[in-house]
Amino acid sequence: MKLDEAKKQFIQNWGVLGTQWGINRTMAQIHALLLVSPEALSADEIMQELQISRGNTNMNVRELMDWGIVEKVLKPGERKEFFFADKDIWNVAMRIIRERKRREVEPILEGMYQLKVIEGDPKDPEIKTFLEVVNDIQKFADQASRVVDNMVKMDEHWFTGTLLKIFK
Amino acid sequence: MKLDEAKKQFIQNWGVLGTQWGINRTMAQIHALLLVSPEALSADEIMQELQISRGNTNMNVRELMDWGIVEKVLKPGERKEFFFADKDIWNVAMRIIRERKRREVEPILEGMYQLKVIEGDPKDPEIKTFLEVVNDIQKFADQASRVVDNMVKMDEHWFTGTLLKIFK
DNA sequence: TTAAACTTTCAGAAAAGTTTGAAAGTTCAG
DNA sequence: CTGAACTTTCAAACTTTTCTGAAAGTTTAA
Repeated sequence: MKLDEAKKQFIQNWGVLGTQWGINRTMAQIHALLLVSPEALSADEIMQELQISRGNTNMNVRELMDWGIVEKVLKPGERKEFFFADKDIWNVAMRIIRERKRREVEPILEGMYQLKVIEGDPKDPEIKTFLEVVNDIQKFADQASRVVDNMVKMDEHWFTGTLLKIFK
Repeated sequence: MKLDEAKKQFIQNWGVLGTQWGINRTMAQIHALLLVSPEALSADEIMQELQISRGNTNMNVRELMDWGIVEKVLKPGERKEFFFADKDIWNVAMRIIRERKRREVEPILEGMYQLKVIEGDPKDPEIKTFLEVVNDIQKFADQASRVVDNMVKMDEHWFTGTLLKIFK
């Protein structure tokens, strides 16, 4: 297979995966394109390569920078801005996990605290089931949250070495 | 807060969370409704409660059963089918993680093996970067996959006890 | 200043995803 | 069998999300 073809396929696959996990297809594709580019690319190069508009390119590159997985690079003597993706996959994964937790999971779970104060007899099966489920979700989310927070602090080596051994 | 209001809010929140993670809003809402119902509900009750059509109800209930987190219950003397959600949150989470990995992540990663055989000089920066990124993603996904597989086999207690201690 | 080179915004258009509801299919008691 | 009670299917309508491109804004070199 030729490099160009392989790149195209990689970008397509990454786009599909993104879509299925609630991430905009273009954002995932731009990320994939930058991941496999040794050099930083300009907005024009991204537009060209993915056949998308300038506006779309701009919006999604900005979002990728918000997520902290792509950065703006200025080349001396050039007016244009160039974009470069962090190539350390462990780092990228940890950032994505942390951001999604912070943006999407935490607000919902916070809202859940309000649901724990409801009127009525806690022995009523309706109320009992409700309180148990809400509590269990919170407990689970809390534990998962703590594991994520600590994983983010660790480096890939620790993950590969220690954690994989624990899980046999 | 009244139970009914709390339920409504819980169902809404769950729907939003689902949407953000690429899960159909209605599917998440039906799941939420069943989670907080002590008894199994009929299609009619679900339609009524969420104000959705029969077809929509049917499709999404079926999908929830495919995921293994809702089951069909037949009540003696009743013609209707009733639906009941597994209330064990650990169990539910593990099933969701396992299914999403199997359905969405694994096919993409399998496709990635093909991308590793590309023509050209492996010292060319273009080719070098591409191969490194594809390899790193595979390595990472492979490790994560193994951790998930083993977590699925464990019970909640192990997670709460041992893993949380490891992560201080 | 000025104007060329570039980036950003956003209203409307297009695409993607979801829902409906009527019709077809199934099951089962009588 | 029959038909009532129920479930399933799917094309078309609708909703939501994403994308475009022209216009406005910004930066910089001269």
